[in-house]
Amino acid sequence: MINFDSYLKASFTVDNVIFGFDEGDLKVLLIKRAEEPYFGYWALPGYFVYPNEDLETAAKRVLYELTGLRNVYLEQVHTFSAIDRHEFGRVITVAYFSLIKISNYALQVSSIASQAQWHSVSTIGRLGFDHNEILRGCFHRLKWLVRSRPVGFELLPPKFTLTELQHLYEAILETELDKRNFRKRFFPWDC
Amino acid sequence: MINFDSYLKASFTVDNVIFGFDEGDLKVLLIKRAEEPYFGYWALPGYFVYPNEDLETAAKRVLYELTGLRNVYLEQVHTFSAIDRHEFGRVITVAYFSLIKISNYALQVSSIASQAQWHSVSTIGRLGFDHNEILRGCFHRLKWLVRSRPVGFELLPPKFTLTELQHLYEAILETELDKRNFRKRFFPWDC
DNA sequence: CATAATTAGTGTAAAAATTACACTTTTTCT
DNA sequence: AGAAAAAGTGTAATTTTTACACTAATTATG
Repeated sequence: MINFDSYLKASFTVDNVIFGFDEGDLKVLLIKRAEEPYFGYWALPGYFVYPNEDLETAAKRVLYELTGLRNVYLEQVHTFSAIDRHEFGRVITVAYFSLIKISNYALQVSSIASQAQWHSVSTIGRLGFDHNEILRGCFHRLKWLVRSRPVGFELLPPKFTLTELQHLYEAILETELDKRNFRKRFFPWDC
Repeated sequence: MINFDSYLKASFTVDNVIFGFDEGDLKVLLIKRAEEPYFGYWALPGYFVYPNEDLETAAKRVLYELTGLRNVYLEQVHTFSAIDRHEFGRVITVAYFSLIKISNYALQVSSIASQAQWHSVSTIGRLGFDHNEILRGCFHRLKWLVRSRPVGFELLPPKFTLTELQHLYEAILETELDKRNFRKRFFPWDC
């Protein structure tokens, strides 16, 4: 029988890349770290996984504690495992990304973060850990996702205009879109 | 400072879904388990990650020990973390998938497996652990991959005919393709 | 409530990409 | 030499994509 102790036992965490949309800008929710390492840096909200949780449960828990939201869109993206990515020990992290409506809730005071803020993805500075890389990966996934299925309902309020939806798509794809062709794509039946 | 011991420390494994193509059939390389759990079952080749490795290094090591091949296409697909997926303890596994040329080498006698065999993906039975689910996920990824970029050079011998390539694509996509249109897709310039 | 700002609504032509479809020649293998 | 496998070749119909500009209606604001 295998002796598990002779192999790597690592701590593992989940990190959430939470996208929102507001003021015509695609945003991501960051927390300000209040402890070492990377004290004072902005970073992705994440936490250790508990023994009785699977990864998705942990990612949902982090999201809930930070935003009070449940039942939101959540998707595993990639697992990051560089040996030195956490200076206090071997920590492997699984990145999830999530899409939520900014206007829908107020950020919670939580154990995860004393300070949480929305940042435009276009103006993000140096984040803690390897979180810039994780964010890049998730942004890339979002770009791909938006091409393969509609993504408006997750990021916009219950009622939104077509123009808002177009602005969202333009923010995600970092490009300009033609209004009439955009309509055609969403309502191909009456064109 | 965080006390890591109060959180879950899990063992990590990688599992490789290694696709090959032979006799007009898409195949996957399986090993026969020689120990508990799932003694005697076919399963994906995988192993524990060592403390000085990141995940990709571990996946490459497993692939090398089993096949003797290096520098092959390898891609992380998904991380599986169900609490009870390994009955001897908490083990999280990261699935990688890989594409190799079957004809190119002989399977190695290795520490990983006493018995390794190619199986047609269309006739796979019950595998050990949650490996059927992992295989499904990787097959799905392969289908997507083949639509977004050419995949022939990884799976076919150095020289291959267009017809062979078409048969490969038909096996992956589980559909029939038109020969002339298939040519057009690969050589759009001289049509 | 008057005005301004935002959003809805509408058509077409050109270009590009996709699909369906069958037979002959050349090469390779035995 | 013969058989089997692969290469090679064209076109018409359909569908999809793209580029492009103005008016009417609604909503928000002072």
